[in-house]
Amino acid sequence: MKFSEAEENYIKSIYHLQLSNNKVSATLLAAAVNTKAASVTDMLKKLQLKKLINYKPYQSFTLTDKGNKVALDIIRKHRLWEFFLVSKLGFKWDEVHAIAEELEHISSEELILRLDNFLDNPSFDPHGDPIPDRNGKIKFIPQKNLSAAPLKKELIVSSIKDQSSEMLELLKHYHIGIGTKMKINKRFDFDGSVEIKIDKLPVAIVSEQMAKNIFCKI
Amino acid sequence: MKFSEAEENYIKSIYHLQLSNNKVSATLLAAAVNTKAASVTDMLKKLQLKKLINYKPYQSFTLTDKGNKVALDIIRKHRLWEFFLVSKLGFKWDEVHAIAEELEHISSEELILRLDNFLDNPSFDPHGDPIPDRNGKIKFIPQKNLSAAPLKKELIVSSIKDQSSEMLELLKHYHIGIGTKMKINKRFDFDGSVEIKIDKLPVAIVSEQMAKNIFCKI
DNA sequence: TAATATATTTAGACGAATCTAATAATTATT
DNA sequence: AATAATTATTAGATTCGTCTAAATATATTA
Ligand SMILES: [Mn+2]
Ligand SMILES: [Mn+2]
Ligand SMILES: [Mn+2]
Ligand SMILES: [Mn+2]
Repeated sequence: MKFSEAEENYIKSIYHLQLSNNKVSATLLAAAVNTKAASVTDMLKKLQLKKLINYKPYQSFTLTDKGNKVALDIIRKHRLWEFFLVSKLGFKWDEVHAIAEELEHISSEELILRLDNFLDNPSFDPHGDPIPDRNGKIKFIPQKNLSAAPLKKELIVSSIKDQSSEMLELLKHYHIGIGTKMKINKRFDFDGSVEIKIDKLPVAIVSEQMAKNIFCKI
Repeated sequence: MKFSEAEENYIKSIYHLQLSNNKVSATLLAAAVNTKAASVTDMLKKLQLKKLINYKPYQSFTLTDKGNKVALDIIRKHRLWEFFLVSKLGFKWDEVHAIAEELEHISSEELILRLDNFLDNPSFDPHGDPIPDRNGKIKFIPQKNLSAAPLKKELIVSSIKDQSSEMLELLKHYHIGIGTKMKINKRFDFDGSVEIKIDKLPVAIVSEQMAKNIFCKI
């Protein structure tokens, strides 16, 4: 079954919201797809008709199994394209999101299969997020953010939650990227800030807000 | 200025029709974009408002300079993507058109710049059609079809006009592709058919219809 | 629990792109 | 030049995705 670009964007956003906020509201979804709540309601009815979501008016909604599969398929495409853009075309990891947002809607199955192969079947995108395989299976990595990870242990940055350009700017300033190795020296209770040590760099302190968005393999 | 996918498809089709049929009619255009003449009329008005075509009701229309630039930009994207699909992903030349038809609408300038570079700035797509450079400049090759090319001279197939799957099937059967070397032995006046000789293959006869669609460097 | 605040849905409209059927203009043919 | 055939345009709908404003349901809190 084929879906419109709008439908795909809604589905994908519901998936993401479900992961982080587990209760998905019309208002949250509206913000995610950059539209108004009224438009969301309209779309929810369509998605329900197509059996992509479970939805009763005035109640929060969830993806059906079918909806979940569709979401994973779009996310797979999005992340494979991001990987392509960074690894083959030399884009920086903070430049690829908007382009992948378009590319993810190209419909050819065969294209994605071949792209996946061309890229040597990567498991993680440039932001450290897992790329679902063609069956929607995701390679799960146990990870903890800097507010939860253990002290004095070698950590490897594995993904960044908030991928806004503001966040990515700050990361660049700290010389932090996917794969960066660091140790946590100390956590400060007063403001939740965290002192970290990266290889040859002087110690640095990151805010709690930032720490919560930086995930590491443990 | 950004254009919708529909607008881009119309513009591109007008460009192509202008090249081959030089008088572009609403009916022809309707067939090319797979729609009805009434819809074409509606779109023509929009394109005129955006100064992409010269159009007076009931008269035939042409692209403006601006329209021409837009067309060349889309064609550039289409052909670069086709080149990518064949050279990097291993698609056959008869499998890429439909996919490029979608990819050509991805909007990022930077993406195309980098793709072009990644592909080593190719001048011709897998069907032998020239790829406009970023300024819309096209590398022109003098070529003649098999109904017009000289006899007994070494010819190199440089492009195929009709790129329907039927045509491409037939070409495969004859072992003819871009770059194939051949000589014309004889042309038959009765039906316009042409006897050709390809390197190690036995002589073969192609129909006039086919001959007119196979272009060679001379 | 009743009042208030917040979130969601409906009603009604709009722009884009399409369609069919009817009409009008152009072109070709007697 | 008049008629017939062809082609193009308009009129009126439809579908999709969106909007604002009004109405309604749910959640909060006094
Ligand atoms: Mn998208
Ligand atoms: Mn990503
Ligand atoms: Mn297209
Ligand atoms: Mn081509």
